Amino acid sequence: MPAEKQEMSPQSARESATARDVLRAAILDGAYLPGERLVEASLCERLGVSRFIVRTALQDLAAEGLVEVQRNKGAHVRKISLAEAVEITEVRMVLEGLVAAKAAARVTEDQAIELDEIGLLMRRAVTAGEFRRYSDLNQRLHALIRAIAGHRTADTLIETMRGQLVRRQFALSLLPGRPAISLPQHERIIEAIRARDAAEAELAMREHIASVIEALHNLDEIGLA
Amino acid sequence: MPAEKQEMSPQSARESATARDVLRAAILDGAYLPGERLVEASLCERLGVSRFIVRTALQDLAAEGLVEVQRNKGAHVRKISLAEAVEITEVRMVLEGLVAAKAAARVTEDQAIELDEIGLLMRRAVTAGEFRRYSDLNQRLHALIRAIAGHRTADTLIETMRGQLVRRQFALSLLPGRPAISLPQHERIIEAIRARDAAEAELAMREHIASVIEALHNLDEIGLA
DNA sequence: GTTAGCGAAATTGTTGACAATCGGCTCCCG
DNA sequence: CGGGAGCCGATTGTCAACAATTTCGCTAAC
Repeated sequence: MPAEKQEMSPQSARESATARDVLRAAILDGAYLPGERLVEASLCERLGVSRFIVRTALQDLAAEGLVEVQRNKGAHVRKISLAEAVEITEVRMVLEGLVAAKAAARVTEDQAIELDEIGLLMRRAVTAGEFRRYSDLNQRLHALIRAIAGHRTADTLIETMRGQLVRRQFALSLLPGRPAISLPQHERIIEAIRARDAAEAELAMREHIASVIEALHNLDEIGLA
Repeated sequence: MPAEKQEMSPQSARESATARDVLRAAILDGAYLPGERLVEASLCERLGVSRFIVRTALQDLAAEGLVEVQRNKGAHVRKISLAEAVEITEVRMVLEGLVAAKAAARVTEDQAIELDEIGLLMRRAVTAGEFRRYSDLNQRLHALIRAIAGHRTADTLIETMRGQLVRRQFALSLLPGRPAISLPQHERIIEAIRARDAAEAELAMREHIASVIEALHNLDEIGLA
């Protein structure tokens, strides 16, 4: 939804949007750690914009759940506990389940082919041990399913939930043995959508994300949380 | 989550919070109709606060999905189409399903009794034809289930979805024959949670809200959308 | 040595003024 | 008579200064 207006507008029109995007990217990149205070004046200097712009950016990111603002106390990067990460993923589980079911009901022949292609690339990436590539394909697959479903409300929420967990999710994809577990799950989801079996698609997606929740717990035990 | 800080603080500290609440109440009451423009200057006068306060209130309500703001074009009350209302309710369906399952897994004996009490009151309200009362109990039941589940993430989202549809939801409860349909559904949900049957609780909740979606379509055909 | 109280620095909240933008209107030209 | 260029009022976006609040170090008393 945040369209990429670049053009050559008198720059004042862009700043608030880009400041938000730059700050979001910085947080997701780990330039600001969870719990770290976000002092407005510092951000002004860092981003080269006025305090007003910084404030609106912070409010926007607060709405996305990336930062938390306390009255008269300022903003800080939201720190997400394991319990919260699990809750967020549970929500994502049922939402993506809904979306998978919708996708199965609406998928076209072209889209089915596209799904298959991603599935094939995934399998290749796993056998080749290209985990980074597999992670990208994973994201592409989920995005495609959401596009097929055409469910704006669920799509927006899923994207918000995902944003809150990108750091963790990344660590997750590096867990050894994880691709071997998730690849057949992904293939099952693709198969169900191609067969236009909504119930099976939802079930497959939910079991897939349920196993992600399991992996989250494991990640915590190892101490990489 | 929006705690009720009243105290006797020098009022400036409260205004932004209450302005938001007043404006939200006004929108939900229908004082501002869907699609109606919300001109900042007018709201300043109407609410007796500065433009800065009005702006933050508008941004907050935009995050809740009650108003929409377009750059340089101002804010207006969000107009929710039937299709969007269905999407929102579908999301609510899977989220409340999740919450019902969690509630079934965590319910205590005292809470089970409380559920039963509400169920009894509901049945009485329906037989007595007290629809307004039944509507209140309906809300109380769903709130209690969410409280039992203790799932903050889902709870917040459900509340947001509900806020976007209160107007419609109200019209829905006045549909003749609607209580007769939903009462047994509610009783089935209560029964499942009391039996600590998570799968059945989720299924019952989903079928209940699925029938709400059906009713939404009927409402549209009648023209009360 | 510890803690309560005080005060200054740091930080956020708010205001009013100014700049940029939008929407509609008129008026001119074809 | 139709259409578009340009102007004007209305409205929103932004800024820099000011007010309120919090935080933290310091002092002093116990």
